[in-house]
Amino acid sequence: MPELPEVETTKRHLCHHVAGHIVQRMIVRHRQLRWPVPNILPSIVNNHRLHHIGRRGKYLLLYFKPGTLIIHLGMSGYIRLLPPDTPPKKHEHADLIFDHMILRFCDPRRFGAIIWTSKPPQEHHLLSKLGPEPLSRAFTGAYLYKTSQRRKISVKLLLMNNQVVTGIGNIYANEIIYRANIHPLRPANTLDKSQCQTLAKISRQVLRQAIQAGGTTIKDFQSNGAIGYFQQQLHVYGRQGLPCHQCSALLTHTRLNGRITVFCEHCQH
DNA sequence: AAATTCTCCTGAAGGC
DNA sequence: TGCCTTCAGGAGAATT
Repeated sequence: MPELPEVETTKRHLCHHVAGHIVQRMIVRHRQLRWPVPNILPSIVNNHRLHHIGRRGKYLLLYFKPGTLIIHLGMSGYIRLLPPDTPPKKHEHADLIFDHMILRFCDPRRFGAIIWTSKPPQEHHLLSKLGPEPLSRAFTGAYLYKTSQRRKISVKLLLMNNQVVTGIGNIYANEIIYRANIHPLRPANTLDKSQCQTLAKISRQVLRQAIQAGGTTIKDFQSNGAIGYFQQQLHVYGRQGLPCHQCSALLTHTRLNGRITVFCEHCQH
C-alpha cells in the first residue's frame, strides 16, 4: 500500500529519470481505474514536455504546459521505468513513452487513478480539501490539538483522515501511535497538547525515516523492482501476536473501520 | 459539521 | 487437486 514515503520515493525516482523529457506518445490499455481515464488524454499529452514532478499527499503531479497529470497509486499501484519497446504484462494499464524509456503505470486492483486537470492542481476538487503535508511547517502539535478537540473519532482515524493531515495510511498510522505510546482507540478530543506535540513530532520522524529507507515494500508495492527497507523498522504492522519491542508483551490486533490495527495494550494508553 | 457506510478490484490464503 | 469463501485496503461519495 503506497503511502506518503512510497509516493515520495517514486516521485524522486521519476524526477531523476524523466523530468524534462518529452512524451512521444501516451498509451492507455485499460481505462477502467477508479475513474475512467478520459479517451482524449493521450492526444492532450502527446509531444509535450514533462516539466517537473510534484507530490501532494499521495497524489503524484506530472506538470505539462497545458495542464497536470494527477496519478494516485491506490492500494496496489506502482510505476515502473522500463527500456523502450518493453512489452506490457498483465495489469500494466498505461504508458508514457519517452525517447529513452517508458513510464509504465501498473495497478492490479485498479484502485488507483489517472486524472487530467488544466487548472492549477491544488484547485482540483481532489486536492483542494486536503490537510497539511505532515512534513511541512503547517503540521504542528498546536494545529493537531486544535483540530482534534472537535472530533470524537479515534486518534488512529484522525491521523488517517486526509482532511486533517495528508499522506498517512494504515501502516504508518499504526507505527506512529505505537511510537507515541497512544492507544489507537483513544478519542481524539481526549488528547492533551503535549500528546499532540508528540504525535506531530513522531509523524514527521517516522515519515522521514521511511523516505530515507526508500519506503516500505509490502506485498503489492514496488517501484521499478527496487525495494524499500523501512519494513525492517516496523514495530507493529504485521506483527500481531509477536512480542512488543518495548515490553515484550504480545501485540494485540483489532479492526478499526475495516483496517487492521496492531498495538501493545501494555505500552499504549 | 462530523461520523459512518458503501463502493470499486484482484490475488492470496484458508477451508472443505 | 481444485473450487469455493474471505480478506486486504485508499479514500471519495453517499448517507445518517
